[in-house]
Amino acid sequence: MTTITDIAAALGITPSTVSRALAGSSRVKEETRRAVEKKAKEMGYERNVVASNLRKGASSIVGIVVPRIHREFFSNCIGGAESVLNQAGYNVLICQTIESFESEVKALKTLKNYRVAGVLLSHAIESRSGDHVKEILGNTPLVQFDRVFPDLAGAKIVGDNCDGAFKATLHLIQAGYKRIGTLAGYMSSQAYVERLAGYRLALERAGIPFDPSIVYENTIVRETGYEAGLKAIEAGCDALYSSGAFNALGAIDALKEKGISIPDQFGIVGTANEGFTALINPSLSTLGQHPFEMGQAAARAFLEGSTDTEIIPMELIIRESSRKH
Amino acid sequence: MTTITDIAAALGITPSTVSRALAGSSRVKEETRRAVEKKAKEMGYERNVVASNLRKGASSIVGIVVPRIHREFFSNCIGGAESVLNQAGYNVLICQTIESFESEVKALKTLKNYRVAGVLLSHAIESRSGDHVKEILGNTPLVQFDRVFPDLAGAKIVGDNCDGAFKATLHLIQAGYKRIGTLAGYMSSQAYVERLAGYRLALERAGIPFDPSIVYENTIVRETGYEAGLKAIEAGCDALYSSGAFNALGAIDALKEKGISIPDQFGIVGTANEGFTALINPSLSTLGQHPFEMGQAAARAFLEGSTDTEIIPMELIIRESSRKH
DNA sequence: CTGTTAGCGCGTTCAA
DNA sequence: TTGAACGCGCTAACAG
Repeated sequence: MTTITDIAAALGITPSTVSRALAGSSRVKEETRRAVEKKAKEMGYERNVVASNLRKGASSIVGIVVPRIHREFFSNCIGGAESVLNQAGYNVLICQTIESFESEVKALKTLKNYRVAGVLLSHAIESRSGDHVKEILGNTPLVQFDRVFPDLAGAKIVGDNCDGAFKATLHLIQAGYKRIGTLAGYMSSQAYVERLAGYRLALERAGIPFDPSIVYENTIVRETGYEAGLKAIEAGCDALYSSGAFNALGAIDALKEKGISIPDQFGIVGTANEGFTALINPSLSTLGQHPFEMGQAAARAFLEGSTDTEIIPMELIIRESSRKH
Repeated sequence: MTTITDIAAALGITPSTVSRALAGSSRVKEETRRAVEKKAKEMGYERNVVASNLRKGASSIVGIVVPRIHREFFSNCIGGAESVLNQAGYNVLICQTIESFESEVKALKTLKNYRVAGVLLSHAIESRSGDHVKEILGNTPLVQFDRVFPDLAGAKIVGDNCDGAFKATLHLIQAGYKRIGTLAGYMSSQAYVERLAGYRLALERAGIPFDPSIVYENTIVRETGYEAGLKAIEAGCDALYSSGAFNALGAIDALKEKGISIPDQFGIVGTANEGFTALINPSLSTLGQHPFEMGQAAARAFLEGSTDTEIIPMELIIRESSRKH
């Protein structure tokens, strides 16, 4: 590996001048600059950013911490963030927590050890507060996205869960469904709490009384969605707003099993526009979360040094499962 | 940020000793070590890995270059690689090329500039050879995965495309289908060439003549799969081995449109176990590629300094679309 | 416009 | 067992 010292030696000048020339400083003769650049290319020089960063006390790396890299939602967030950060000259160091608090702590420490320029973080499900983050990261810029702790200072990028659920439920009401239940997820997670609130708000606006007996909590996966679907049928529901996609799929399983036709007899809207939702039969109406845009927004918040909370709208995508004739 | 110098000062010893103590060197008194460790914790010391790496001329970062982070296949590869590398004390710096050759060159240069410990690379579709890699990376360890150039030295992790396609086609033959076509993808990509070879081999073994007129090339996406599906029906096919998942989906569209029942009248097997394949109706038989395992294998090859080519088997997952009664 | 000097934080000589 | 000195490669302050 050639260094600026090598180039300097070859040219009979000092490393400082080479450094300045390569940095595009105006305080270097045009002729010298050209000579340096030529020599650098000739010798295959590439700047050692590790040394550069150490000297400058700065870093061109942004850390991203997510529960699971390969989850559709998060990989899209990462993709969006990377595209923005890369354009701005940053690179991304990625850590996954596999939903473990301990791993989250470890990841944050690692990133701090690299003295990263900033951290984009979506919390592990095990994390119950943001205290550890403040303690580990200190003054390293932080942007939380999707799963955020409101008490933790700094920028936050979140989906508009409440409004989304509101729109989805309203859509079901307007389509003519009468008794609308909900698959409500886990109340330990802010996002699900908000979705339930949106659902409730829509009912309220329409003058429909809220009935806790058709709120099916802790139903996230296909199996629990299926069970909740059976209960909803039993309870006389003719529609469901589901806080997820896979649980909605389970509910559809239950409806098919009972020979209930979708969307004629029963309407359903899910959340999180997973790829499969458009491909199943009937295709599932869903609230799209725009993860790529969330990642971009998080990256931009970091670049701009924002400390605001940015709310990314959710988009209601109406497909067959709620298109009542 | 506290440094080893701060700790040394607080303890009235020298940074050298602190460094040794923290590194677990045997050449330091047990008592001193404990004092250092206590003080370090007390002062919230975290090693500056940038400085450490610079000094050691080594790096604890492994670069990963993929076409698109958020593509299901690649995000799984990354997830697998990260889990293995993280366990071994490495972190991953991720770059996406968006299939552009220019971006691939830029990504490799960036990683070289970070003096990463190694690079795991899956080529952009635009790349036509591995010459640029050798030139940029020099002696930095390289592991290619999925999309590889055979002429490029170093470890390679690839799916067993030929064997997979062979198994898929054989399965269709054994299920009793008589005229089996194929959606063959792009012949500029090694993976598709191998899949076609496997398809052909299975026919050969069964004594079925290879018929180029029912090989539908350049059909990757749903739309082209649909068109090819129509042609296959026209050509009297009663089965298709498809080199992808989305093109198979398109073919199913065509079959449904024509009222041809799957799997009774027509069988189909796809490739790449995308999430949706299990969820559509009929569920799609498919060749699973194990991307998570490929990522793990790539990481392990790097850790072990292997230069072998490792072939990851593909798994035939039989679902409704080829389960002839 | 260029050279000199110094040091980012750490780890590794060598000497004591 | 510890300290002193040095340097990884780069950049920045200060001279000249």
